[in-house]
Amino acid sequence: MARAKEFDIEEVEDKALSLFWEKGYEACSINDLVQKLGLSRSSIYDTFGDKRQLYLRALDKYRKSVLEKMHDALRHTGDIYAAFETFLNESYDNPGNNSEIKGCFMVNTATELGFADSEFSEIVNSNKTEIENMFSHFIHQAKQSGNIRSELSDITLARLLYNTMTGLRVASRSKADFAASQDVVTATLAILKR
Amino acid sequence: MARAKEFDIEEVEDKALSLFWEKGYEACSINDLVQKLGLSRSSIYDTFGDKRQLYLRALDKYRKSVLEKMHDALRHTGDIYAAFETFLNESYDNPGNNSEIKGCFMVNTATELGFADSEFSEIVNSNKTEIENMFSHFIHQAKQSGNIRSELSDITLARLLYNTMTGLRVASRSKADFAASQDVVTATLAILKR
DNA sequence: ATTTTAGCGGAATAAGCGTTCCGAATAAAT
DNA sequence: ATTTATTCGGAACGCTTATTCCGCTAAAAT
Repeated sequence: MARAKEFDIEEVEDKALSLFWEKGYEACSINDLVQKLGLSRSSIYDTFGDKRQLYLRALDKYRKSVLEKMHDALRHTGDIYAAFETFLNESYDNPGNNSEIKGCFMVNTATELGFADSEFSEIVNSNKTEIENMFSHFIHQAKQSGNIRSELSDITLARLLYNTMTGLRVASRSKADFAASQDVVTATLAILKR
Repeated sequence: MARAKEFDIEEVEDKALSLFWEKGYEACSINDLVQKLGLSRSSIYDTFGDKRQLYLRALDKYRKSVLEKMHDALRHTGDIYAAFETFLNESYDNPGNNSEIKGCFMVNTATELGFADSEFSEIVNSNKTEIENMFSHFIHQAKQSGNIRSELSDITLARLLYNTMTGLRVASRSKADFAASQDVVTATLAILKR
């Protein structure tokens, strides 16, 4: 029988995600990946097919990880308002969180690849809808418990939150002054309270 | 004396802007530019230096054009609320406007180049601040005339608007369903009214 | 009409790109 | 110990990249 893989595929995917996230698709060369992943060219191609497929895998990992993290946070907290506060604050780089300053991989994908490549735009859009629906679901609950008391509909609030987060993530990608983002978060949270 | 330029530099810059906007920086090759601009390689390099400088020129044209357009709209209308409504509706692709579906060149630049190249992040950020301040100025006026009556401060509202527009532009870049964007716009405008 | 200057197009360059291929190494199963 | 299957690293491939160079052309000024 053949030998087993010498590397942990999950680990390698995480490294690829990190590099694609940092550099973007076009600006990230296979050489960059060889260095970062610690794998040879041939191993990368044997394992993942090609650059595009590796990127798609990384994107899928990111998507699942963010979705799961948000879902868990919303499910396990009694204070959904506080959960949204956390999401918003994690959408930009303030001195409080463990700043990554890399923006959002999904947003970066949307703007770099979403226009020319419909496979990517579909992923981005279905992710958007899924998160908005998830938000809407928990907002519905929160309204009944009085934790959120906006006049706006559940789905509208959800879309407003998602869109606000997207804006903040663009700002963080270009290292915008965090005070302005802070301000946006505070104002957005106020909207949830009435 | 030497002959005069055979092409209109402004026109060529507009074409470069259009192509960079569509494809992004990395994915747009000099060959693409040669075809689109109708100039030879050497003429491009003689006139603009290199790809990066041409991109910077295009970005500057875009920046000035958007800024001026917004400033004019805000200055010449009696109904500033309506002007913001127009800005928001132009930030995404709905059946109403003359859909470009290319997103926003400044947002695309922010996410593709803003992280790795500080010259670009500085341009993006100063543009952001300039527009926010401009918004804030006209919001101040509109509050006195009663056209806008939010409890939020001028600059906070300005930042909120800018951030919302950014989010919508990302959505439009990846061809998101326009109904969700419509919803976000309606809700955002409602916030301006109270 | 001649000179001067610079635009122009196309060929040339060198480096980098994504991808493929191949022989050596390796480890599990027989 | 031998077989088998697959990883691995590095060389090689063909193509594209950004950029430069050069001879030809064209137009303004003398």
